[in-house]
Amino acid sequence: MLRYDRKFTLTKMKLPLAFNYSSDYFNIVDTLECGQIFRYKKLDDGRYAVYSRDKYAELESSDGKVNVYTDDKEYFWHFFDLDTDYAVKVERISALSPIMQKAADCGKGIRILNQDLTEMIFSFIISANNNIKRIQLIIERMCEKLGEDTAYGKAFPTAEAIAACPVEALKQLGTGYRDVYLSATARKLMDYDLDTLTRLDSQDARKELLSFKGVGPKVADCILLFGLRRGDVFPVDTWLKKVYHAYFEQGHADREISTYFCNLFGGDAGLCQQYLFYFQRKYGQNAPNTVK
DNA sequence: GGACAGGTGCGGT
DNA sequence: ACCGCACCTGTC
Repeated sequence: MLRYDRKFTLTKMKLPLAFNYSSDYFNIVDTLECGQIFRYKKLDDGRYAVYSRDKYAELESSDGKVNVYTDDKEYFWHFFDLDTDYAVKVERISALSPIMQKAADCGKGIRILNQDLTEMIFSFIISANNNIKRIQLIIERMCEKLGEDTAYGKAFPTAEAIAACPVEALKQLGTGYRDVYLSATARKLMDYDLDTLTRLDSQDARKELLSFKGVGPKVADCILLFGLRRGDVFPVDTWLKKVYHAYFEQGHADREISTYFCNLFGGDAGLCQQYLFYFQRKYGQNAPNTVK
């Protein structure tokens, strides 16, 4: 009796359409290019591929909807934060000031993703003093070398895999001087319960994260915002400094800028940071999209 | 060719 | 606590 044996299929399985969602407040490019995620790419057919942990999805925009193709509907429904009403947030933030109205209008398609904590820790250690293109390249190489096989490519490496990797091999991925940071933090995570972070408030979790090698104030805030879903933090990088000086105040240290925005925006601080960051990258002085 | 890029660690005040 | 500086690597 003949039986189809999937071991011998050469092409990967076609992804099913898991769900679609109104694109009023869910824009693929806005969400992927606002600095929160590095593991994505535009495919030849125009779709966007998104990787998270050992999961994979493809996205396309069509007829006022975002179509999400994946084998794991529940994971990516949560990943794209689709139970949150962004219309309410955009309206509230837009009412704050003319600049916030512009920024929110520019980034209203952004959704703050529910990403994996460990993945955020290592990704943002790599991001320090680095540019997006190179960050993506390093992460891709790291997944290729240290990640487990999945049906649709490599998974993001576990802390164990990074800890077990010789520092010299980490450097060969292009991590530069961050090699020792990745190694030290990976080894620290071997006997560290990340669940303790979820029980702490943002301030205390931040202090804890600052004890990780390669995690400074900016990276800690990114981990809090993207890995621990703390909306009440405001990561300050070079772009937000430009925003601060252009539209708010002049000449303060980074942490004072962060405190200023946290006091101004409260629980919406993280989302406001994404709107302002994206706005500045898109339209600000020396915006990468406008410089050839 | 130096300045800069989603900064951080470290040593000196 | 608060500076100033070095630092991998790629790009403009």
